Amino acid sequence: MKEKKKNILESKGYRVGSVGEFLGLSTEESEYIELKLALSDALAKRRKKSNLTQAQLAKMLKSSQSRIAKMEKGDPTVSVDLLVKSLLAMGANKKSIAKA
Amino acid sequence: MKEKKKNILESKGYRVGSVGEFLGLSTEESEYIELKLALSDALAKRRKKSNLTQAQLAKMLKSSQSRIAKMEKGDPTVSVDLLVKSLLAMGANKKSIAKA
DNA sequence: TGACAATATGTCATATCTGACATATTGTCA
DNA sequence: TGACAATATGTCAGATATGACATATTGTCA
Repeated sequence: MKEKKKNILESKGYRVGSVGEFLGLSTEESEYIELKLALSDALAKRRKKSNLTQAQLAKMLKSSQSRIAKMEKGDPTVSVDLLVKSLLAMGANKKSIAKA
Repeated sequence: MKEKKKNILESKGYRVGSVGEFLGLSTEESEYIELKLALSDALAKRRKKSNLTQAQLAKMLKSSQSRIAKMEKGDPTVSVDLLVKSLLAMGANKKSIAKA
């Protein structure tokens, strides 16, 4: 169960600290990742709702298709900053962001 | 009014885009900054509630006193990531973060 | 099935953030 | 007022994130 989640996260490229190695993730780590994934999902949903492709959205946000894909996948190289800025640029308000 | 706010922000080191130069900040920019300031305040309040100095908190978070000060001041070189990670490390849950 | 659009993954030079340090400013109490 | 603790500001080398590009994979429709 915990192990499974850890494997999923590691498969996504996250390095899981050795302290909580067999006890599972530390709450901070997992909460941080969950928060990012929630923002990722929000971004993907918002884009689909607008019927935009990743390439179109990339142009609007002055980013690139590959980075949009990484954002929506919760890639570890994507910052919360970028996710928040992107959501705001897509017209999200603070309330919708707070739902994460 | 708008002008005043802009000056305050610029005095804090933020570069304000030229597009909305005299119309005021774009909603994205101001919302992003407001969000950061809300997190900053939450961090400062939480630290004070715990009766910790910036130096003590820095040691706990493996950061430095100067960075804590910048976080609490909403310095533009501080990322939302760092603010969120710090809040989580201080025991904040998602709900308390969402109050921003 | 093939052909095309959309999405995902890998890599890299540049840009931005980070902790650390020095130093300045502010606060507080005698 | 002086002396000391706390906080703020400036700088920088090393760390991490970014957009861009190439390429791989997945989806979808005929």
